Amino acid sequence: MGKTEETREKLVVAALASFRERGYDATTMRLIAAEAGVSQGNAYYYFEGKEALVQELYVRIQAEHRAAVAGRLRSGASLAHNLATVLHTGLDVMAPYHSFGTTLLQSALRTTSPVSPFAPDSQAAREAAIWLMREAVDRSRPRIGGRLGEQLPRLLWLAYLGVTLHWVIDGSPGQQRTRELVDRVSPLLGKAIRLAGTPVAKPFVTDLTALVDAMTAPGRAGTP
Amino acid sequence: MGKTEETREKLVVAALASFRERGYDATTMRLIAAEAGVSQGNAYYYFEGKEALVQELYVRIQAEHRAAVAGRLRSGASLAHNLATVLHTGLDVMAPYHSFGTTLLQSALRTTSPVSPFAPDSQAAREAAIWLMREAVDRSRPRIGGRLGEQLPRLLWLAYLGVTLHWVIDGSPGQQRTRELVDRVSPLLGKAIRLAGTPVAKPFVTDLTALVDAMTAPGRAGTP
DNA sequence: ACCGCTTTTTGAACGTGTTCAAAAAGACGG
DNA sequence: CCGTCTTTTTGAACACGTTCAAAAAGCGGT
Repeated sequence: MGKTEETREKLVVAALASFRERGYDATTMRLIAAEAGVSQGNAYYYFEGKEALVQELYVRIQAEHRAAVAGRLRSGASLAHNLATVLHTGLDVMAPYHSFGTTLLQSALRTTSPVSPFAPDSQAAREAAIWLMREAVDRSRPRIGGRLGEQLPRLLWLAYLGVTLHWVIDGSPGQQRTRELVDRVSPLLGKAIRLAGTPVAKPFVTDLTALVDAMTAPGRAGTP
Repeated sequence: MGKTEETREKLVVAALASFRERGYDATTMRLIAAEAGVSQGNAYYYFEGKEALVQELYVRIQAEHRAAVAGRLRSGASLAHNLATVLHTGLDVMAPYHSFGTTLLQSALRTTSPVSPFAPDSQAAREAAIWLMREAVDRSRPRIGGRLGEQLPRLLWLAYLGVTLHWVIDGSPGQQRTRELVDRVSPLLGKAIRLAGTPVAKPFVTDLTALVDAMTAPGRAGTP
């Protein structure tokens, strides 16, 4: 790692610290550069703009989420339990940045960004998020077979999206309402999966999987 | 309506036209003011900032949606049909602003805004959106009774949210993929409602309604 | 040590959204 | 018509994100 990487890292550290302490708006590019010991213009040599630094924060949070989940997931638990683990872990990782949540989400919505989970071209960021749910599904018992089992991670990713949205707009202390939501939604989804196995639900499940199939065909926008 | 209202309206018209033609970033406050025939500073006497003009666009789109739905909804149709009508009408109304979608959504996410459907204090904007779904439910046959019938509009509003999100990130020509999604999701939700009436689904439905009850208690964030 | 070339760094400049003190216009009673 | 108070309008100013030409630093070959 040369001098170049050092400057880049200094900028990231300064930016992320200021984001956490001061929020997005109060963190000026001049301040970031000053705290990293470089000129304001130099920051633009390493990052395309202020938003690129937000994206850096986004990928680091996501990586931290994956690492934390790997340490907490236990094989053989119920799907409801594993799902709750993944969701709660995500909330733990994001917690220090709650005041920053809106900006983070806005950045993710910008589909031109390479780290946006919705960007049509960059499958990587999206799959990384879905991978977490696949872990939760694969390591839970009883196993879920058939087409539903294949597509379940994608569907649970949508649930994750919903929880994240709720977290962003959750003004309760410590975002406890979102915690509550996770604790209630996880068993509910577990029940739904069991219900999906009954004969009476068969035609519905068939249509649902067909829908997911159709909407995830190549060239699709991100949401399945 | 005095001179004051005229200037305000001129600003709105100029802003909305420029938003449609040039997009958000290329529409500068100086340009809006010039096109309305006032000074740049004067615009801030009528609107708190650029975002307030976006919110104005938002409420007008929502009002147009309500008006258009009232003309298109037919009583006695299936829930799937009425649901598709509401969703397609929404897409029709928003169509001219698709390039603007991201900005619109970002504005809605800012929970401090009085028109945000997620703002904890302003129930009006949220209820207005849910009202549409209540219309679709109430005017469809067969009727849906019980607690599920009461809370269904709120749940369908979540589906509406998802469709809107898909629309924003949908890059297909004319957003035809989102149209397809609506055509597929509406009958699927219809099936789900019928499934919810069967005895085997009873415990799941009970838990679901209890969850919606709990999450919509007073003081809640917007998402049920 | 010098040259030529690339990579990195700088600081001034531009256009933007927004603020604000002051000017202008209006409203109203005497 | 004047004086006073409020409402409206102005244009200069500010801080911000971003751009860019030019300077500085690094680097390999001779």
